Amino acid sequence: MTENRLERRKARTRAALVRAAQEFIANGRLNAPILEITQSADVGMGSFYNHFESKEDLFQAALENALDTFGQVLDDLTGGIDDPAHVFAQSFRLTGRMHRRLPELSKVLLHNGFEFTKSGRGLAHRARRDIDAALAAGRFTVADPELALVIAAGSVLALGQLLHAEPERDDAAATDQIAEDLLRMLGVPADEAREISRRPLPDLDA
Amino acid sequence: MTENRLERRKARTRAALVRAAQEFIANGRLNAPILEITQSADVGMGSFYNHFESKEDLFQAALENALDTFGQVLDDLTGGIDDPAHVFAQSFRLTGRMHRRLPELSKVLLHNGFEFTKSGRGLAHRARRDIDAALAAGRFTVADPELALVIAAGSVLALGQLLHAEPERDDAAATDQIAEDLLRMLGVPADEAREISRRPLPDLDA
DNA sequence: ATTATCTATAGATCTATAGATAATGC
DNA sequence: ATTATCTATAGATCTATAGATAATGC
Repeated sequence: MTENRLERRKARTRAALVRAAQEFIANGRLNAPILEITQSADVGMGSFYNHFESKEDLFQAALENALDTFGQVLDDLTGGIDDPAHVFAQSFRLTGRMHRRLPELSKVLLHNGFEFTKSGRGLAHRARRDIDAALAAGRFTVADPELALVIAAGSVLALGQLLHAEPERDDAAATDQIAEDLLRMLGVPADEAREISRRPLPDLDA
Repeated sequence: MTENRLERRKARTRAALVRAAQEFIANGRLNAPILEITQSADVGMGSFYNHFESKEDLFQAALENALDTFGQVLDDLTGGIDDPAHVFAQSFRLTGRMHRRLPELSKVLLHNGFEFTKSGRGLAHRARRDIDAALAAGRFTVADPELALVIAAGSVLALGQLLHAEPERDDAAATDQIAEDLLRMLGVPADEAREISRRPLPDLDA
């Protein structure tokens, strides 16, 4: 908060546009006219171009913002854990629960498919870091960490698709089952994989 | 070929539009003007509306066509195999190789994310059928076939993303490693999982 | 004679900006 | 005095169709 009031107002306008854009992305309305987006953000049409060069530019910013925000939450909620296999499992289980708890964020990710996995930031980067740590600690024995990341990232996205398509399904049970399957695949003994993926979780509302 | 020449010409025009649309989807150009698509298909603007109500209608048809075509290829190339674990692995390995061999088809799938997994047709439906058969035969022991499908479908899509992002990477090696990991996860013993995922494959060019 | 296609374009829609207004800094 | 925002709109772009042309059926 070192900025002055003018810059804070500017930041608020930008944030309103980003938040509105995330809603449009979540609803798959990627072709919505800029005017509609600015109206939804309660911002004048002309202000749009003070902040973004084009609609694509805005959507890009909206996606990166969503990724950074959720990644930060995950780091906060796994900060005190020593066992890297536990960190990985807990991050996966929290991300699985995110699909229903934060449906807009979830749909932003799903609608952007895998674009985001290659960006150095965000969830993929964090998951890779956790997998590497677990390999170094001898907790995982999988052959190639990058391919392990591919399977984990693909699974968490496809799981989101399933949870939105079948609202009746128990999201925690499905998520934890997949976490257990992945841990086994990564080299954790079956009984331990089951135990780790059933541990109590911190609250996502933090 | 029971149709007359008029209907065959009509079908050709429609097919040209579908093929052009698949190229546009593959290149992420979902907002391209209809005129550009018809020009790329070498078809008059007005003919578009003889076949499709809107651009979305065309893109939907293009996606379903791509899925049906490749699914048919997979069925043909796994037709003679008795062991359902082998069928599953071979389908996965062929699909992984499809990303580089048929990059446009691959990108059509990636750009549409997971929309297609819920449609009853196409790849997801076939994979589910194979998993169920392997469970019934006692070859797989995974807890929930639907969640196994989630992991397999997510993995094959994320793998495609990786193979396009890293053109240097050996696609066959990456695909087969993931196939092996998935087989283990599904309950196949480690040594057998490795052997099944290294067997010779039929040629995708058929 | 019938059907599909093509060319040309009216009207609808959207983008990007000019110029006016409002808020803040100093 | 400066900066951000707002309203209003010119001009660009796109969609959907009308009417003309070409291909096929009978």
